Amino acid sequence: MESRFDPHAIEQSLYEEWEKADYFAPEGNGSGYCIVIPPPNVTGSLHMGHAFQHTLMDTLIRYQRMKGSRTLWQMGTDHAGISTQMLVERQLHAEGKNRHDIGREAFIEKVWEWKEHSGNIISQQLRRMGSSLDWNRDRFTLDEGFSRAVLDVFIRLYDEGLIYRGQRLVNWDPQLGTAISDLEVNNNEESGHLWHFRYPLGNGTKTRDGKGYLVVATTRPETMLGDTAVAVHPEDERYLDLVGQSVILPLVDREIPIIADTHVDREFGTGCVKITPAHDFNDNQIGARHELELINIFTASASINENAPEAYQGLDRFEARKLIVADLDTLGLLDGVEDHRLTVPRGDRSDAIIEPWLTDQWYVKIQPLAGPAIEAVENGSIEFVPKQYENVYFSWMRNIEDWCISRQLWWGHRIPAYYDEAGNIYVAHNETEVRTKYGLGDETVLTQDPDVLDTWFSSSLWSFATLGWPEQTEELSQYHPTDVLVTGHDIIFFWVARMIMMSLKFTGEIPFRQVYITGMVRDAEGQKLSKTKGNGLDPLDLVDGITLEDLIAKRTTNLTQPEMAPAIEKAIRKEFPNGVPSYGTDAMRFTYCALASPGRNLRFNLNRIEGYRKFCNKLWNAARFVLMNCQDAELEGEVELSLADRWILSRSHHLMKDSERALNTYRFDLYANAVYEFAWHEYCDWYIELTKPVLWDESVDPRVVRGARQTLLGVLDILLRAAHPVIPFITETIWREVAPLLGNSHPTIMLQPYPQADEIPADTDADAAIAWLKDVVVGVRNIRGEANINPGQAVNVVFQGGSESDRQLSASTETLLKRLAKIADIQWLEDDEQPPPNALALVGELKVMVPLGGLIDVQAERKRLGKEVEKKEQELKRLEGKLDNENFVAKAPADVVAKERTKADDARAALATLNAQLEALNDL
RNA sequence: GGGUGUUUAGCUCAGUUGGGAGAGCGACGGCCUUACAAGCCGUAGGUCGCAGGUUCGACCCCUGCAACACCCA
Repeated sequence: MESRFDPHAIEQSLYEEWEKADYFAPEGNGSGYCIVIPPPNVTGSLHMGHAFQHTLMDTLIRYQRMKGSRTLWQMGTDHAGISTQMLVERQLHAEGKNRHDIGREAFIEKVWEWKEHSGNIISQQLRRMGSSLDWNRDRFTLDEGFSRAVLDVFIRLYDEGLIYRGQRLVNWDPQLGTAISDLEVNNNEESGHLWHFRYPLGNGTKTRDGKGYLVVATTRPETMLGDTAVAVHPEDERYLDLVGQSVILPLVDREIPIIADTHVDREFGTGCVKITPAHDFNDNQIGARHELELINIFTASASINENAPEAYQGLDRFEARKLIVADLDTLGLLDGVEDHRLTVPRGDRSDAIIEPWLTDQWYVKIQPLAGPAIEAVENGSIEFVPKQYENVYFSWMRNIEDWCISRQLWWGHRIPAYYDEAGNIYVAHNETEVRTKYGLGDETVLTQDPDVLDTWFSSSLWSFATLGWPEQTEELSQYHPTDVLVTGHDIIFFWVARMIMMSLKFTGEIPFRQVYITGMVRDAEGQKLSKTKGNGLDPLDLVDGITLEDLIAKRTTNLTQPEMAPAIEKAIRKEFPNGVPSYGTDAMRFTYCALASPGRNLRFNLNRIEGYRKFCNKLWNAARFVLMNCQDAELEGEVELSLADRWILSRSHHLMKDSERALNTYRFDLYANAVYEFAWHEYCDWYIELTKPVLWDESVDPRVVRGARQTLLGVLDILLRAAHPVIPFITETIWREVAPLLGNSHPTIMLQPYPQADEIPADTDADAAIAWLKDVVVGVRNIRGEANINPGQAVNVVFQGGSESDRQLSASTETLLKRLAKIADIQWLEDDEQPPPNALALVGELKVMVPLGGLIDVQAERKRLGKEVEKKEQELKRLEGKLDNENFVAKAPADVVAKERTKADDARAALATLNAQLEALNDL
């Protein structure tokens, strides 16, 4: 083995080997355990958030596989309708074409080509991260079987009256030319203006204060072309007498009524509101109440259509806005303009401002599906971890609105609906089936709906359609409901809720028993990662490293807002002045686990991953030590376990207990910490050091030496297995060297049993003995450290006081003590003997003394002791304060009081000894 | 406006029935001790956001406030 751990030397070939050997496939007769991967967008690439979630999933999967479960991590991707289509359209655009130029069929073919090309990026990334996905069962939302499931679901819902077609206002993305759902709209507060317009009253009517007009305020002047009323509050005395009268809509010259509606906010602006039922969700409801006409003034690309005066037709909405304001100003009808903060709806893909627009769309009637889905969480069938996310789920589900599932795109599942010339709707898998189902003759001309379904509609079937539904496959019966869904809170509505609804509806089962909601990955400043901000990292850049220049190039090309480039570059130069070093996959995975505290976002900080890379190296070198000392040694024969051997076994018992508890409760952070703490601070810092005097002393009983060797190997084996779920590559590599020495010829650690705590003996005697030994060693080391005694310089130590057990422990650990604290000689004094001038450490009642002997400066020792005295005094003061409190003694549990008394007695005794020591030093 | 979460050492974060404030990184001092200088040994550093309350006792439970983040309207 090399003296440094080099992840690149092992990772890729190991993964290939695992995959070739089919270790990722479910195996054995254990109980089923299944996680479905939240399908990544097939044409995208994975970011740090994915890497985080996949690390957690893979950790669970590898853990369960080692526990003997028949484990399936279901792989798959989705087609990501809008974003994929956008991407390919952008490519076409670069060639000076658009999708209509080449036609639907050719366009879709191009998207498939792009999918083939880019799909590899994702699978490569997943492989590099060590994800033990079952690639053989890879699914895609547009593959044949899955598409069949999507159509089946659509048709069944339609036939049951749970899908309907309706004309209503939708969120229209004029840039992409499609409807999108409420969830795909981001409402941001932005600065804009509030324009005040004068609408002249009809028939010479005057307001109470004698004006011939009403003033209405709007943030979107262009919509006035579609106004069909002005509304006031029914109790607003200023306008009471005007209700029922009319105004003349300027520029359009349409007479529109003044109506009264309680929805109007009297305090806002003048209390008069223009009503545009075809272009505003609120106005639409008011319009419905008052049976107002809906006048649509926009084309699909949000320019002004033929329903508006000719002067504005063909203008883009924002050009029209300018012209309308100018024209009203010219007419003396612009009453004023003020700066205004307003909520602007933007499409989450295109970032274009969304227009409420009147179209025919398909909807899922959601109430009947939501009921059982709410109940499943209420009655605990499905559990969210952390629990508080259940409230997020409930609040959305209880106010849920019908789901708009049609998209005016080409890339996706085409809606299986056909229209005759009269516009009647027929729904079935294909035209032939339609004719049979509805008894239509050949004379009826049918055309299929050109639109496709929302990608989330297909994703909502993910838990069961990936397992073969609608076929009643064996996978379905074995793995559904799946065990846990691991995902971020941002898609609880988009996906989690919809999967629950669909799964209950179509399989009668919940899709998963638990939903583990991960935190979101942020950058070192706590900022959300986004392409626009250019602060996202490709996980592979952490694994392989990337130079500063390459990172800048990567983050500043293909920006949606190229003008951001200089700012992004500056930020990168500040955060990563030397680029990103290569850390390897294991270090990255360990970091993600260690940072995965529940309900908390994680700021990705290079310091942490740096630390865990060092951890990997530490583990690597510990293994080197073990192998160097065991490889050519005689391991067979009679064995005697030493105190240290029993102690480290006992510690491994606790390691396994802690690890299992942590993993079973999704405390990946505690799991990582348990592994780290054990490996570094127990196995390396103490146990390996404790074996050295045994291994390197030829006079030691060979049975004891064998005990040490076997324990070194055996506990390393336990540690490697314990850690394998999070750091698969390094553990596999080391294990392959270690296992043969233990007589284990299996080819992989992946399929070894996870160590069980109850199979490893806990040993309280050994725990106590080594705790004592550590106290003595640390006591001597403190003295050495404070006195700046050269580590190479051996010291003598004198023991005095203490109990019989101290004497026994000192005898049984003498060689260990001598080595670990670099002690030349240990001498015991009787209580009445006078010790030489010394530096003192206390271990309980045992005095551990290092004779000054010219090594230690009296002044320095006095200072050190002074600090010890001060600490003890503070402790004693606190304890006595407590014990002097009658209420404490009377009301606190007896065992607590007794404990505090003992502590106080100990502190008093220690203080007396320390003070006596100080005096002795003063006499020098 | 309603809701959720966060606030602990310089930084990133643990703190599991309320009973001695912890880790990693960083800082400082000393060491190339034959697994590891990507290492070893030691040291310093915190009024646990603020103000009340419950309790013998509060980082932990309750109330209010503040700041930050996110969700919904």
